[in-house]
Amino acid sequence: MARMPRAAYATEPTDLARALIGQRLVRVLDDGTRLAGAIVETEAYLGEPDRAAHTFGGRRTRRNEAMYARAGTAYVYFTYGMHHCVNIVCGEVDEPVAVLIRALEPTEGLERMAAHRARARRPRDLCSGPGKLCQALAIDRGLNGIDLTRDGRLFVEIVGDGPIEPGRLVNTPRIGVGSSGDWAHRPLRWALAGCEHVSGPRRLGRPPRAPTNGA
DNA sequence: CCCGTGATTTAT
DNA sequence: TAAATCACGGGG
Repeated sequence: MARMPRAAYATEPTDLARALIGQRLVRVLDDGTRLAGAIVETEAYLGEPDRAAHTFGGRRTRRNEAMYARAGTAYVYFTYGMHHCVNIVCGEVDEPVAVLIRALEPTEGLERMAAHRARARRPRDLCSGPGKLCQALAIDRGLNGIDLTRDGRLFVEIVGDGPIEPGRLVNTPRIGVGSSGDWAHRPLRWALAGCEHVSGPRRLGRPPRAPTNGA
């Protein structure tokens, strides 16, 4: 199974955010257990000019240092005293841009994921949010700064041959960035239309239209 | 709707 | 040093 190469990450965050939808995020645990899911929701963070980004204004701190590394680096941070979120760094070296992975449709190792997430009652509760998917896949700061093109513990596998059709995506403002002025409204989130594994209260877009009889 | 939870950032 | 913030999730 082909792993996503460096060149695929070395692009603009808006392009990577779309290109990642439908690809497979894979986590291999220390005991060899393989956990995986299809990426169904992403957000682009545009770096220095982006008020909602951790690197807004060129801020460079111990926490966000990985965002300044080369494309294909993982940026994992801890927030709200209990949650982790995982991003994939893209763009050029020293251009602190990244894509946040917000939701997966779990495909491998669901039983193990459920053990990591005691409160999840159904498959759609396992990975339908950035904190949930990190808990399900056991992603924490131990993976911050790793190279997703080389590391055996976390990587993206290419599914299919080409990007998903634009018509299957919905594009909305980002979640949870309310106090970022103008940047709060910019449509920098993408999700698979009608997918029940997407985060948030509402299902976005419509499922691919099922044929109904016209009467 | 509100609140836990604690690292990180920002203001004194 | 102290206060505010926080790319969230769970339970009413």
